[in-house]
Amino acid sequence: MKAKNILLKYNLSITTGRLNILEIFLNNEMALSEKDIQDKLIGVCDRATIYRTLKKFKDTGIVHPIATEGMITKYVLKKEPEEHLHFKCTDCGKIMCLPEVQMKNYELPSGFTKKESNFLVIGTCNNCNN
Amino acid sequence: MKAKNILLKYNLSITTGRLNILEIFLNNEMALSEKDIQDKLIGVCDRATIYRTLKKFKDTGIVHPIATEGMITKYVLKKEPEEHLHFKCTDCGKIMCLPEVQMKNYELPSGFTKKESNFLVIGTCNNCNN
DNA sequence: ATTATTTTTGCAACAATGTCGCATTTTATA
DNA sequence: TATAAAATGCGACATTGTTGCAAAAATAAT
Repeated sequence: MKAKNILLKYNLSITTGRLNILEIFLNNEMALSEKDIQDKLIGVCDRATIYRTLKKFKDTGIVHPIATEGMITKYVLKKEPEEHLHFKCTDCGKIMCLPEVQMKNYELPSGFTKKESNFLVIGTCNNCNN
Repeated sequence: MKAKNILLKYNLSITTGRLNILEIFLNNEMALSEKDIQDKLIGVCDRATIYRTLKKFKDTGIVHPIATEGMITKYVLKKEPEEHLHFKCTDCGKIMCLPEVQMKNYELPSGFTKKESNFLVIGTCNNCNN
């Protein structure tokens, strides 16, 4: 789907900043931080705009954050199935989704209820394993 | 195990700062951030010391970081089994381990190898579900 | 199409967290 | 007890998160 259509679908106004940022996500398989995007939009988009856009995209459900042990929040476009594994490569540092891996169900202790999950596998990716 | 014995076991020198911090972990079920510990050690321990101690504890394997979507790193004492679920309550905000839940194995796509994993379930905890 | 209204942006500023060098103090070792 | 090694406190700075506000852009109304 094209960037503009995504914004329309989610009822967000069409601005060049948002189109730029969405375009970057569409052309990138990996999870991206605010900084990653900043580096690709130097002089084009203000930091605050990127921050707020990412926040808006998260709230509307266009992207979702990936849980990592680090201090940086990284985002990826939402994809099917909604629940899927994430993978972090200790070699190249990239974080990506593995939507092809079938998720499994966990029985939580009594009293606990699940809303969502964020599973991260850490290791080396197919690209770094050669 | 007592704080001092843990330091001995991991070959770390015995200092009051480390004992204090370890004591906090031993008396606390939840995952703790640098800030959480700071608040409990005002005037006792410098921020840099806490930061470095946490780092050392992580490197030696006394604690491990929990992956969350936020920007803050939270740690818990390592426990058996090594791999276990983490739970984040959207109500009280606490993050804890669920070592009693049996972990399952995932077949990764070819080329990917796993070193470890960091699984976070998000929902409401037994305390907030009443 | 033009104007009015609503949103978004850029800038500036500040808070929280991560990180490190360095002199001083503390711990471990000889 | 003296010496070498390690940890601490302080200060400083980088990065990321976050917000107010006026200017600019986008959407809605005329």
